[in-house]
Amino acid sequence: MVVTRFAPSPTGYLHIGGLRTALLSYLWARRNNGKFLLRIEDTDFSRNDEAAARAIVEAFKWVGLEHDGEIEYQSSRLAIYQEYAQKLLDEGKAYRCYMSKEELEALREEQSARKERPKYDNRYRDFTGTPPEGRESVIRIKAPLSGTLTVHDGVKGDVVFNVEDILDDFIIARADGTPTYNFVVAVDDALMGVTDVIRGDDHLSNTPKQMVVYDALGFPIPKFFHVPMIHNHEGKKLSKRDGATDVMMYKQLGYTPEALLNFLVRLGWSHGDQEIFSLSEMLELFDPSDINRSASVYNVEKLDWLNSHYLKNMPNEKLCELLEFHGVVLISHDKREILLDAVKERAKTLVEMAILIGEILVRPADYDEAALKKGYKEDSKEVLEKFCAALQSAEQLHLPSDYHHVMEQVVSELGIGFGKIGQPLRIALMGKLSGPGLDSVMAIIGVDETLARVEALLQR
RNA sequence: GGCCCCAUCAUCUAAUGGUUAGGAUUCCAGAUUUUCAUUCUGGCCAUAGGGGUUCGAAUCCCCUUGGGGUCACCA
Repeated sequence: MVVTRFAPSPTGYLHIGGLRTALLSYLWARRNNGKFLLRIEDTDFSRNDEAAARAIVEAFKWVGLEHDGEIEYQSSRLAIYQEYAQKLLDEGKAYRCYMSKEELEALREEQSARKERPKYDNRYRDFTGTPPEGRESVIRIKAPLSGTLTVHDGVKGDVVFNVEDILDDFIIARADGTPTYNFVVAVDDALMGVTDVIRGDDHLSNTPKQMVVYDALGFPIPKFFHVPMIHNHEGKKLSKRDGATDVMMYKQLGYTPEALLNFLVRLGWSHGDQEIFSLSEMLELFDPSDINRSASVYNVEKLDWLNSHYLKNMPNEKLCELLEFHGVVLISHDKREILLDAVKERAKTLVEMAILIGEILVRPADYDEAALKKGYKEDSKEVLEKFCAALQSAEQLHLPSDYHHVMEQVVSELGIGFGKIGQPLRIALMGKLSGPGLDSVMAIIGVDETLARVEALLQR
């Protein structure tokens, strides 16, 4: 069985890059009828992990990802880590080191001065004497001293590290007894039965250390897939400074989960020329071995395009539901089908759509000067009056086509082009020269409101 | 700086060692539209550089250059 996991450290919200690795892990687990687990890496107690977990679950819920089982908190697994650290101690695979922080610091400075790699000098590796009086100790693991270590990565291929270049007897438990990251990750992944680790490639250089832990504890090493980072426009790792990195911000901004996931899955992965992927298509097609090796740049234009695509193809009922979050309540509006059909192809986000709807439903408070200049001419008054008269004598005005018919009538009676009536009417109804088809707008607001708006412009 | 990773249009990407290097987004132009948007059609734009290997290289190898990541009693 394939077991994957998402293991964020609690930063307070779910990062967009985090969502991507979570998505990929999720897809791979689901595709194999496996399990997708969630673990909060909160061994540093100074942070508020409760809130972080809630934020992550909320974001997962919004995009529709579901994790299996209970959320694991590392902060509540301390006894387990201690047990395994003790086991290594007992087996002589780890040892206590009584070196003080100051001594360590001094050693590193010396080494740097000699242009050597800062590295623990193993002074307590085989220490058997009596421990120095009143000294705190950390636990270090015995790492291999020479040779090479190969990470078999499903994305990068075999990555060979020279042990002397990268390893030393690293600390697995601090002086206060709390375990360190590389130790707990390995222990937890092993204990939770994780078979496929899919994570950012910033963790690639941690992997040898974790492999040392796996080996010492006799755990089987999982498959690794180190997926390339998402970069910003400067080509650097995406960070908070780059605008929206909080997943829930995308909800705020009016993006749909479908668009966001579609966007993220296409970063570093593709399937021929296909651009649009439903979740079920992703599930059917995604394989982490197909992930690209190079980093990709995050660009909003494509997200916008995807979002408008999903908006255009969304049933009105669903749109209606989503718009409520943006303050637009249409549930009891009798012309909501016409309204949504009129706006759904014109908005890139739900926020834009909400604005558009407001512009239709609310009588314009003022008129755009430039529009008046361009579209409201000498003869406009007369045309509008004629149009009002025609509207008043017309019967059964319901559909956009009904209104269109009246417009046609007036145009042909006066022997003028559509623009002659369209522009002034548009100003009357919308206050500006852009917007949805006028026939739709009139059908939505109705005859009375149409007449009132035209009247308002004429009385101005 | 050591170690590791990466390199096709501006961006996301495709291309059994043999293609006029394809698609998508952006941008530009035209068509459609009473307007704007949508939609449709078309256009601009790429194999980082240099060496090899090969009949033939975007693709394999080496070097250079450029970019990124990582080097804690953080995660």
